[in-house]
Amino acid sequence: MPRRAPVDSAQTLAAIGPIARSSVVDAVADRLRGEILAGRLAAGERLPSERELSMALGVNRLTLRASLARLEALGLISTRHGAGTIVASWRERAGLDTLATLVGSLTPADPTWFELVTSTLEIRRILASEAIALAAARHTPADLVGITACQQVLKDHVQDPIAYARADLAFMRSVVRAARNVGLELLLNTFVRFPDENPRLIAALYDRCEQSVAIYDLVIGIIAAGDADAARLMVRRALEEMDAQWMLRWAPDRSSAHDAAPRKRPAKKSARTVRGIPKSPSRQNPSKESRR
Amino acid sequence: MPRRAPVDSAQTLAAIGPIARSSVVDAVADRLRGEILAGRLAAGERLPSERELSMALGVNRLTLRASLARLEALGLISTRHGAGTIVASWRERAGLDTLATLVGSLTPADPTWFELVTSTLEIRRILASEAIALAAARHTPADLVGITACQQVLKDHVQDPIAYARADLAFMRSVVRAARNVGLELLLNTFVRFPDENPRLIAALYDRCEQSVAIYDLVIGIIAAGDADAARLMVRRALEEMDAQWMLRWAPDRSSAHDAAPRKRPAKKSARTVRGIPKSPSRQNPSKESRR
DNA sequence: AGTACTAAGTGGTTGAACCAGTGAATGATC
DNA sequence: GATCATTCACTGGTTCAACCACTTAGTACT
Repeated sequence: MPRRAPVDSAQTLAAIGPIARSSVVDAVADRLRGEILAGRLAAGERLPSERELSMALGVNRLTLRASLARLEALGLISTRHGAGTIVASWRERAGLDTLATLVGSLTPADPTWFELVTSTLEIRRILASEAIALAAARHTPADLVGITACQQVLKDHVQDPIAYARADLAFMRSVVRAARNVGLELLLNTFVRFPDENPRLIAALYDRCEQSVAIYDLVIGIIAAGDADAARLMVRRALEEMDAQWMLRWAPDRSSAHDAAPRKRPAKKSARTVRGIPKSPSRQNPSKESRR
Repeated sequence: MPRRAPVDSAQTLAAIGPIARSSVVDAVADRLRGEILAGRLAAGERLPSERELSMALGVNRLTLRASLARLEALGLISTRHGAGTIVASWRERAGLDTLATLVGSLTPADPTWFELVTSTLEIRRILASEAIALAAARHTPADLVGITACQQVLKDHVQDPIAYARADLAFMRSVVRAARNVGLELLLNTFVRFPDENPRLIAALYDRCEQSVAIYDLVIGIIAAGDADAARLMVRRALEEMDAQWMLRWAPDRSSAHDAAPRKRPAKKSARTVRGIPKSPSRQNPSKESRR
């Protein structure tokens, strides 16, 4: 039974424009997620009823429900049968994946963007140095072979930041596998989503990747050496140096555009320059806009 | 079509037993999640179509879809319009939250239980030591006040492991807040779910909590001192010692029950005893049971 | 004042139907 | 025989209207 009228040529051109529509439930979920993460829907606040909300958004109630199911799985809302749906405090409920979403929902121009990226880099430093240290302690010869193979792939992608990031993450995956800790593997998965969900950030982070190719030889050497404590320390220092350079280039220009040379500033100090995340996001709009 | 006859007094007593029925979508999601995490639904395998599966499970297709939406949000499956739904490799897709689910789906008798708990403890050590180190570097006087307050609460709950665990997590929350890193806050949220989802494990982990009360004074002192590197090292050592003792008591008895005294075994070594998680779990049941 | 009940509103579940992609079998074409 | 476009029986995605089940607040009763 033919279900769709055969494409009759007249409509084709007219339909070229708005390809961007993925699934409705995605769109609705993204929209609500954005409202929550931006603080326009404050924690504790009660959402309109599903019937109202679905009508306001112009989608079916069941579609809305599918979106809400996702948000609940992410820890952004919580629903109670008979009562209602309330916005959860994502700072106290959501998982690390939300960090990626948060960063992705902002632009470098946003004042909190730099703070979020700094936090993300800090987490990466912690996990990477720890994974390498554990890999040093627990790796087998087979692990070293796998890690070295990943390094080769990596060198082929110094041109494209996104491809390079993917290769970097594949490298880290092989390292984490050698670290013999499922939790670290799962944590890595959060970062693996970055190139897909957040290509702009990745492009900004890896724009000087050709400079860091050398570090992988160092890492492999450290792992092969087998001294966990030394590995942890060295990797930490190296990454702090790397991230500090990045931060110098991307920090919001407080003092116009000067400092281009100072590259040796101690990493610990530069980490301190970014702190103080606003306790409660803006929250001025009462979130009453009924868009249709 | 009414699905259950209105409660007409005769049935009431008979229906007293199975109160435990929460929502259907929860039950279905838990069921499928269990099948996936246990490996009975292997990664890459294709699920039956929604129509078949919903019929087999005895639920409406939309209900099934709600469950599938959750699993997709967790990274356990991936669906493609027109193609089908395939089981994702949770090791390469799921987030840290899955670790809690994994641990909770096993019993201490299971051979991999101890490995998973060891991994979890290792992650906790990493994050805790790092959070305390950053808190030492970045805390304000107000932070110290909050942290100390949490410590007071903690001392009141040495009786009940679950309550103690909650207080411990509240303490860590105040520390993480002082660390000024959103990512660490979000990571902590994963651990906050443990007491609710996994009371048995918590009971096993905190069964000697009264011995560790003293450590909090130490932590506060370290943070107040403000030396990040020293803090990181001290906390790491202290936690390794603590966890090592726990592991000695709960390790699967390879060599019967002897070694009760050896308490100084370097943590690195004892951590090495758990490694090598089976690549591909059993996979015997075709998961065809049609429950109703 | 306190209790029990009622009713309105909420999320949860269902059935049937239809929309919209996918991919392999089909068949014409070269 | 190989290649290509078409077809069509699948898959998941969305909608509709209705009902179930729970919560809450208000009301009437004691």
